[in-house]
Amino acid sequence: MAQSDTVDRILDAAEELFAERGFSETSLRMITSKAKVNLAAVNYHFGSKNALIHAVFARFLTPFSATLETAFNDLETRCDGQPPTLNQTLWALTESAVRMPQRNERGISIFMRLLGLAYTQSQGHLRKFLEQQYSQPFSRFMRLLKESTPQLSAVDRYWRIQFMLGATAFTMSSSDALRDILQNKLGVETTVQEIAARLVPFLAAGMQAEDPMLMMPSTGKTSVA
Amino acid sequence: MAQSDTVDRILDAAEELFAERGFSETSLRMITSKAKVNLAAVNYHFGSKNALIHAVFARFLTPFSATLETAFNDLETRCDGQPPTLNQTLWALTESAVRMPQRNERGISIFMRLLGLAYTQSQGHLRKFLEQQYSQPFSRFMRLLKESTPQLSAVDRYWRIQFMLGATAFTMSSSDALRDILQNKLGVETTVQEIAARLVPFLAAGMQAEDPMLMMPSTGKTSVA
DNA sequence: TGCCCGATCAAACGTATGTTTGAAACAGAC
DNA sequence: GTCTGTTTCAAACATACGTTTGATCGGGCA
Repeated sequence: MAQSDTVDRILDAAEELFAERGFSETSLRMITSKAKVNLAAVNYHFGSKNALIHAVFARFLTPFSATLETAFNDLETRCDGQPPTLNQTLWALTESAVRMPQRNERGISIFMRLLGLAYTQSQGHLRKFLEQQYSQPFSRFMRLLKESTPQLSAVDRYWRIQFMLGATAFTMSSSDALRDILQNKLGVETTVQEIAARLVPFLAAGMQAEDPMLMMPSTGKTSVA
Repeated sequence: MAQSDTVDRILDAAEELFAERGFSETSLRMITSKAKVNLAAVNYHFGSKNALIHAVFARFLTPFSATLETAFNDLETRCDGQPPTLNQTLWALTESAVRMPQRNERGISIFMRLLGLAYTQSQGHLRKFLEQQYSQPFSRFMRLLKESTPQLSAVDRYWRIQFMLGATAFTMSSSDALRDILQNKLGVETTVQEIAARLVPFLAAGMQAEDPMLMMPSTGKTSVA
């Protein structure tokens, strides 16, 4: 039994449990018993629980950021100097995520949820790790977003990006549950691709909404154009 | 020293710490030492840590759902049988939250973050508590949303509501951190009201976006039914 | 075969958690 | 002042956690 077997089984179990229950709420004993390995294996192979969390993220993020880079390269050569449209930028990201090799449908939604948790749960070490490890593709995406929305002020763009992140992470993270509800209530099947196909236009429309300050409540409410 | 003093001091400290660090990451010892009360006081007055969490939510949610009900009543009488516009529905919710009495700016953002955490952290008992305690105002809001977007199919509306929920919960759950970042990077102060004023138009525009299926990526593949 | 070294294992370690206990302090009524 | 019921307190409880230890296993190589 090669090391890789144990290591991968731990990573698989950890990934799933972290996504289901969060980091603090998942104990090493849950992970090792789900992975059917000895408790000490985590500390032996990874060093600590925090390092395991980092490894779970690295296993997905490292190939993903490579995929993302080529997608961005393609986009920029296609645009040939022109700034890309917002739809193009969002689709470059979306398709890179959906088409990740070695990741099935379920694996993608698991990882979306993990990304959301990384933002939400106050795990200082994780945020630090992600920032210093994957800042480059992140800031490249931000730059593309900026070029795609030249009409927005920096502050408006900042907040709307947060809104996009939230809608994406939240939806993708619970998409399994949501999909079940949808199927029971309306009898409709839905794939991650289809959710993305609904999400991207929603995000694009939100990003390109009219100036927020014109739409305050009862005072001078100008209903949406 | 009346009981209410201890109880309120515990609630105040718990609310703040939960919002900062999450539920599992906040111990009773942190809470009681911040509140300057004895450790046993929590179990004496509330019974358990979970019951304390419920009490923190109930202290805000009970008056809030009352405020919300009158806001919805007002909205429906103003509309006089007509379905309200989407902006009206969203603003009724937002203004009710922002204008909560007994809550300063800081208190509101704290509670927004708690609501986000309630959705995000997998605290089964909390979700159950909130569902069976506050399901009525929630479904009323859903009904108004449905009337506000008659042009959407049930499936489209379902997903877009999830997107809205995600953007809101996510943003609110990390709004303190986000505001700090914003202030450091751009030197801008931001209030909860201003965030809401930016969020609502974003959501409204997303909800009213064009038919999603018309906007697939460049390939033009319309694989969705 | 005999050795070796990485991988596994059961067991224990120290610490932190939520909760309980029983005594002390306190306030109000008589 | 004394009694009564409630609130506070220091201390202990049992449990769960992340981590460490030292023995044992098992395949590759001389």
